[in-house]
Amino acid sequence: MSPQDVNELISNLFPRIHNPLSLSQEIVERIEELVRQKKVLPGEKLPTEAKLCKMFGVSRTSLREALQKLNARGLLRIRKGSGIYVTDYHAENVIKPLSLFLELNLDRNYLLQVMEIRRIIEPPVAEIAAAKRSAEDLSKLEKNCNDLKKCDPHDYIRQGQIDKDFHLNIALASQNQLIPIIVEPIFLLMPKIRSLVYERIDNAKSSAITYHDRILDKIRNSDKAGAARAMLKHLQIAEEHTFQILADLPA
Amino acid sequence: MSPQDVNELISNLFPRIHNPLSLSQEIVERIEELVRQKKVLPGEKLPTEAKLCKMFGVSRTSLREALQKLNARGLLRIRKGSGIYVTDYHAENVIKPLSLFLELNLDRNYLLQVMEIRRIIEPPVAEIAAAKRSAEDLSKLEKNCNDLKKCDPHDYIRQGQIDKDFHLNIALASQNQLIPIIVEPIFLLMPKIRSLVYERIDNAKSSAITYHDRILDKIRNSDKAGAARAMLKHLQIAEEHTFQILADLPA
DNA sequence: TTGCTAAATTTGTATGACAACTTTAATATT
DNA sequence: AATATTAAAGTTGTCATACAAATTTAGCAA
Repeated sequence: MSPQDVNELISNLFPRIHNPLSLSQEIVERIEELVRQKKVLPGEKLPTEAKLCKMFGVSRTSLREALQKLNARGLLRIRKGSGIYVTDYHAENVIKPLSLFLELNLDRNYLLQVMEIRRIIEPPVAEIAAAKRSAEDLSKLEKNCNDLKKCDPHDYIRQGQIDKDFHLNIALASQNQLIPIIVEPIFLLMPKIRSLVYERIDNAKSSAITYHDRILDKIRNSDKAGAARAMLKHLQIAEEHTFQILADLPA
Repeated sequence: MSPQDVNELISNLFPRIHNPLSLSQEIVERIEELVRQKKVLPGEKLPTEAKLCKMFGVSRTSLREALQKLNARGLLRIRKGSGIYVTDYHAENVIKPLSLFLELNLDRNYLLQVMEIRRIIEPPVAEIAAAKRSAEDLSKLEKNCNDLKKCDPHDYIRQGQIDKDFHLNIALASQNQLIPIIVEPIFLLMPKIRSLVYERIDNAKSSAITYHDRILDKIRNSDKAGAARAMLKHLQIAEEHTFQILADLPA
């Protein structure tokens, strides 16, 4: 039996006591649990750092690192000179990570997957928007369509942004708060791609104008099936444009 | 002219220099930018804390709080005694916040929105799964269906989990990596609700078994339209069950 | 070359101090 | 009495230093 084997045997009998969590991480999880169980509520003020240190029995260093972690994740807000507050957990805290994920992982393969998701989600969302849109939603969409028409034909970046806003406004018009959370990160990458399309494909803008108008018209008339159809067609054409760009682009 | 007016005038001329960002937050954004621009890549080791302190010209306290924030958000991994490493940005970092968001905000209203999203996404996902599923996907689904049949009829929690896994496996079978990211947080809340349904609605389990089998069958036979139809029907029935529960439940 | 040991390196935690900001309490003014 | 103003107290932000705990590196021995 080799010395290594002996060591292994001993370490199996007496498994190492190692606290896998640092103190600060332990505190993070304790406070997070309080938030999850709603034992502390948004707006509520937590005890001061000094008091929390005493309660947890840790130094201010460890406590602060824990608080900063929770702050970074959007669960706490720390106001200098004032105190530590529980925050509402905003949609922002979901949108930012999803955006970052897409931004860091976006390649040809992911782009295909993004387009597939858009094809799945956006037509039925347009359908719901046609059923539930408010007057305010309509006027926002109308303004957006006008903006696109008026936009300087060479300002490709702006065109990409207006395009993005059109689709986001439809998501908002669905009156389902979860839908924007899911699609907004996807739309955030659109301007980058769309402005390339607008720059290099001649009829891209006129196609977008035509279809945006058509979709808006269906939504205005509460034509649910029509809105879904128009959106799907619009996405299919936009995908073709995107493929043309991709073919030209370097690996 | 009152002293206040004078003060105001002066403060307009010489607007206060106030760094709205704390030092640690400033560092967070600097490092985050390096990651976004891929100037540092996953796996790469950053300089040691001591060196970073010198480079940024801040104390170790401020630097560490920044590193801990980035660690909490999943961009860095810090290994005691070893160093600071850039991580690749896992789907986990998206799924966790979305799950927390749903958990904290879930009420009757949100539940309706969750059901609406499922109705939008899952039928076309089943359709794609029918087209793209691997042999391995099929066997996982088959095992899952058997598990549900064999499951102790009174173990409502387990039934809820098996149910969740069935739907998640279909999402995975779509071969689109973004779909599980979106639906997994939604499915994570299912067991809580489903186990109530299984407990209180007599034919809930038999209905689930019937439809899971039917969906699996369509996916096995690559019957795209059939898979989508079966999934939609399944969801509609499950929704009815959920509504019956909701009617009984206290506000 | 391999395995062990010791030293050096590096992150984790604790403490004390002061700065910067906010809140509260006391004071002065009208 | 009500309202500003000011001062004091309270609270978070940052710095410096020290040591603990884990890992890595280098040196030594078989």
